[in-house]
Amino acid sequence: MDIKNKSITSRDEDFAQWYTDVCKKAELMDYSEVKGFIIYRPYGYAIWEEIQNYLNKEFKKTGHENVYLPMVINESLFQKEKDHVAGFAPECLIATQGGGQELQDKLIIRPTSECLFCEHYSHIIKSYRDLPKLYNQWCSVVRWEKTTRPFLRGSEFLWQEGHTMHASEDEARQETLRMLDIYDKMGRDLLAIPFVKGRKTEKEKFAGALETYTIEALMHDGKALQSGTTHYFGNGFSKAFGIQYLDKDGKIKNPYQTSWGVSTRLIGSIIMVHGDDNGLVLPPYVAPIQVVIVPIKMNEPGVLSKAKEIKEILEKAGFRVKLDDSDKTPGWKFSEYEMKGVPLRIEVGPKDLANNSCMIHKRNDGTKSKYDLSNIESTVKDLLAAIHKEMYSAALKNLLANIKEAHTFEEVQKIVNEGGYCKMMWCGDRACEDKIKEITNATARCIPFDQVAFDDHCPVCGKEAKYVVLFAKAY
RNA sequence: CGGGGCGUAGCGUAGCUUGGUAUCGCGUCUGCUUUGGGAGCAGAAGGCCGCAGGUUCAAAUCCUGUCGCCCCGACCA
Repeated sequence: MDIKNKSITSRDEDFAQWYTDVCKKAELMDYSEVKGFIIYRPYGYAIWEEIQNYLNKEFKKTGHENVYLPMVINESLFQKEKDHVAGFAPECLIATQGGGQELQDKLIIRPTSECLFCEHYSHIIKSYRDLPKLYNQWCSVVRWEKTTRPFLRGSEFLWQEGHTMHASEDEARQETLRMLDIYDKMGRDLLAIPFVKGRKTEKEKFAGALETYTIEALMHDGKALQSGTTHYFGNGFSKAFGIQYLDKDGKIKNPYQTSWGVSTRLIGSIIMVHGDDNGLVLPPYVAPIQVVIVPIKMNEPGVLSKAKEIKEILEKAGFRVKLDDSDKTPGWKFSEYEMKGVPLRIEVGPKDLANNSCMIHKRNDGTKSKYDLSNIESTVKDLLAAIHKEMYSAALKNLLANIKEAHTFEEVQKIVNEGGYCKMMWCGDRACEDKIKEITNATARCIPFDQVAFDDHCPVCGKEAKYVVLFAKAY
């Protein structure tokens, strides 16, 4: 741990530069010729694939099906739900030409697909027997952002968007919470990130939604990052788009709707929650490479064949393993894979051959110890499990240490300026929310599910408090 | 959209004030020696100096315009 990689700016010196350095040096992405559109390099894309694998299993367990809808929406379709249009219109990219001709109907590159799903659902939902419809789509969307940062905010980003239709309001509301739980579980089991779960305020909720729920993560610099959202729409869109079905009782009804999504922003979350001054630190179960094997003096007899043997044993046991037998020096390889956040490094050299052992280095805490090779599968399994647990605990400890209660407006300002969440009682008025934003630049992250009142007045206006709410500066 | 930087080899840069052969490091390629924390030596390849005009015998350098990128704000996943 005390050996620093000099090509990466330290976190304390300049967190923004550190972030950019890690993105590039760990070969997660590259900039393209067009601002805000990045290239997801193989190592970065592989992290996304692990997230996809995890979520596809969870989605299918809960009865969802993957579909694919077009990337363009014609303008008249997009105009149908007015709150939604007002929210998204300013950041739409619009195609106006095709085949060298001006288009009669302009085509909007989807910023999200509610309209497309609603239009399709209006064709295929006719009877209560057609419900629920539980669809999910993996795709990219485009939003014309003014300020962009790799993974955190791009003009184009990859995501999944679930869109579901239900016969009853109650079932739709449950779906919204069920999917939020799946995201939360992904944090615990895959990303080693503890999220704060809660509901968005009126000001912060999604354009067109009745309720928006969120998972919020706390970055190492004390800023919050909205890492996933689920929305309950009621039947507003289904009325606007004319989605109707004939119910058991013979009456025509509009179904109730949800949508939910997580994006490649999760990669940014992983980087900023776990990373350190030597680069990326990947949680073991989402890491594209879980174990890297570095042979020492690989030209000496037996070394390379032993390294290959270990690779085969571990691959057979289901681990993602890389053997680096390139002619770079061991020191170079150590630095390289630390920068890339590979959880475990196995070193094998001539000294190890005699007693059938190896050295194993843990990326998260920098410790290195000698292990017997005879039961390497279970050793690796246990070490990966331990790393996951340690990383989750460290992140949780940091989260809990950075949620601070405020009773006065002075305390609110002090806490959000220091970084982390300011936990306060709130009257529920938009004016108080706006005032905090105006003075401190912090926003209401969520009204957490965990509602234990600790005061009876709002620190901003002094009126009676209704909710516990978390404010923080956010990405 | 405001403020601040910056465009010279794949990357990072010097040169620009005072016009005159394109600078250095990293990386890349070849060979030998190395290998338990970013190796050493020797050799080699690689440039419309962001783009377009202008001034000049001569422009990376001076003038005008233009395009793009990065960072910080306001807006958003």
